[in-house]
Amino acid sequence: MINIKFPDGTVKQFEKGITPMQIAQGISEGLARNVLSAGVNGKVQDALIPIEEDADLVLYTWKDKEGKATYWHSSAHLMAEALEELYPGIKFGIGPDIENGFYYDVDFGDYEFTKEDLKKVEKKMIELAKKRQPYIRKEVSKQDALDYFKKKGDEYKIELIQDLNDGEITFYQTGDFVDLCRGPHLPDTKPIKAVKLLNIAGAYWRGDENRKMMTRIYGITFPKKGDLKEYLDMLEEAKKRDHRKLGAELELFMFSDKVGAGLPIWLPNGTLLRKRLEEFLVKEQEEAGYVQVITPHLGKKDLYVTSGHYEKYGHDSFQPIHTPREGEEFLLKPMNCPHHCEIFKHKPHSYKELPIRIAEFGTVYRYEQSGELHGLTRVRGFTQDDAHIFCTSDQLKDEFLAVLELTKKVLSKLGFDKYTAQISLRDPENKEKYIGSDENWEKAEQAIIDATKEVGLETTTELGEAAFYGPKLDFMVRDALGRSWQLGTIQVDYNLPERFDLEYIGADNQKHRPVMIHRAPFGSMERFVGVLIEHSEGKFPLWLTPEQFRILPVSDLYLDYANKVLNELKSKGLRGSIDDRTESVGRKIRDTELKKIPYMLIVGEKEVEDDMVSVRKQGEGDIGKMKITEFADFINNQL
RNA sequence: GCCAAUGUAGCUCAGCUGGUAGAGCAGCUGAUUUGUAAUCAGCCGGCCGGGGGUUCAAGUCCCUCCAUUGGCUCCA
Repeated sequence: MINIKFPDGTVKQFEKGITPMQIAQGISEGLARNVLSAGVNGKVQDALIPIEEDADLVLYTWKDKEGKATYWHSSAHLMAEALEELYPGIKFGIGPDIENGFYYDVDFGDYEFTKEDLKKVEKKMIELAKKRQPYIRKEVSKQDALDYFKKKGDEYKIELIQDLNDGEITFYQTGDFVDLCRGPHLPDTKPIKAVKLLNIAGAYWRGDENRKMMTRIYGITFPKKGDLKEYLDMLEEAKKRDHRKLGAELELFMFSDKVGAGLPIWLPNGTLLRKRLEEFLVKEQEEAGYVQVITPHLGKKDLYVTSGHYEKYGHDSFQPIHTPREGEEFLLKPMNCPHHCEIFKHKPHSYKELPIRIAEFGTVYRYEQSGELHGLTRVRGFTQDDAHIFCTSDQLKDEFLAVLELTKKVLSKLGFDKYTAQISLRDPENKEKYIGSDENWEKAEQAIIDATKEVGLETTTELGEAAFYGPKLDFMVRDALGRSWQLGTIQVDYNLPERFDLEYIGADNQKHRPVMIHRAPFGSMERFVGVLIEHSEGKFPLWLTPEQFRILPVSDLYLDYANKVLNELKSKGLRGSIDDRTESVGRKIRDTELKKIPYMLIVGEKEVEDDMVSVRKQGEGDIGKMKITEFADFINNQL
């Protein structure tokens, strides 16, 4: 007998060799039907693998993310089986589960697989799933595994097997489809009831752009047809929040083929929004002891040779600008740090002046690959809410903490509470990719780790994601479709002070090297506004929104009164306009609702008589009559 | 940059196997002076993304460039 401990802490005895599925059946048939996989001592595995010794057991169902992962991974196999049946001779790369569904990388050889094919594959998958095929696990030797795929002619699987250790290799078979896979999988295909293949895309084999481009097929499956419908509806909803769509509708920004790809043009509404954001940040930063500067949009090539950026990024940047005079070369600035280093350098500094915090809304230009461009979130010209802090190494941690607090504060003021912070460290295997001494790197990495702990920030850590000059902390948020974007960033840099030979005079009357922190709470105005649009669905906070109210006169007869209301509200610092078209009230309301203007003030005969306005809130409807000053207070109290 | 798809009026889209472009909304004009999500009528509007080719004839077929979309790679 063995002891099995359940998540609620109870321990029960079972026969040695019992499977999680049998245990589930002992509890209830209903549970057994829903079990997708099992956690045995913290490891997710097939529900059909016998348990041989005392263990902690969790039974995973659709409700658990582990259960979903198993389900989708098995769905990927089902898709591969369907593909193999429909397109014999194709080769397979990898086919994992992902956050929402799964994909499989396939080499179709000469066949051109298109979207038209997806329906057929979906149908085949359903047909196969209905057969209730078991997922059969087989342990195989490395040699047998290699022989199998050599015979099949699948060089991708062979390459994968070569990296595995003998004795750790398992195959899973569904129907006639055999795949190299460590599992876990569902007991059988029966729970897969609804299938949707979402799209196809190219993906390099093993993520290497020098290797073959395979066809990646993305799909998602559900245990109930209703769940699939709900998911597809959710995707539709998310599309409505897309900042590219809303940005056009609300006339915030535009792009022009003639101006160039990835070069956003801010329209009047968007400019109002952005200016307010900048004002907000300037104020916060002034309070935090920053000084504001303005530097040119270009700099001599030599500046970037000094900084090291030219060597690292020069070949795939916008190329140098040549002047009529021989030998003069300028670069559009891809970052502001070298300029700020020169500002620090322009006069000697005492330790008493440090830390010096130099801030700038610095517009920079980076030649992103054409396929990377994406609305406002990935562009070629953008404005960073940048600042560089020059401090002593003793001050580093406190400064880092202060930046963390500032970043958290401004993000929360804008309604971002769901973000993750990622600590990006050096890849310890590839130290030569980075500049700077081991000692400095370790010090900087430790400062970040300590500071995030101290403010209680939840973090993930990624090795090898650091910038070449130092470790960093990035704030990541998701867009409407769940794609993750980096917003704010804080980076420690020991390198530029060295390269620019920056120094300050210490209390010991000796020269010392300052440490530099690069930081941008929003990252860039463009990306931030893009993500903000998606989060707010275009309904911006009152303090930020370009237009807070619109006055809708019932007819032309009340235009004079409307103007009076407008002037009075403007004098109280509110922003708004009058819809003076000769249209029905219903029409004006509809148009104003669609522009997501927070308040509508309807004025007609009754309002003129009482010297009031009828207030309608966007998305909610009529909220009653108010005196004009009352409305002004009502708004101002919400700011 | 790579794989794939797309590009027709300001916007959303129609245009079958090649035969010289169509709707709704927006805009303009007129009528209506309107009370909480679309008043009615008329009119205007297109080098069918750019260039090249095949053809008697190209929005439709081919090539190429540009842009967009979904991924991959990249992201100082």
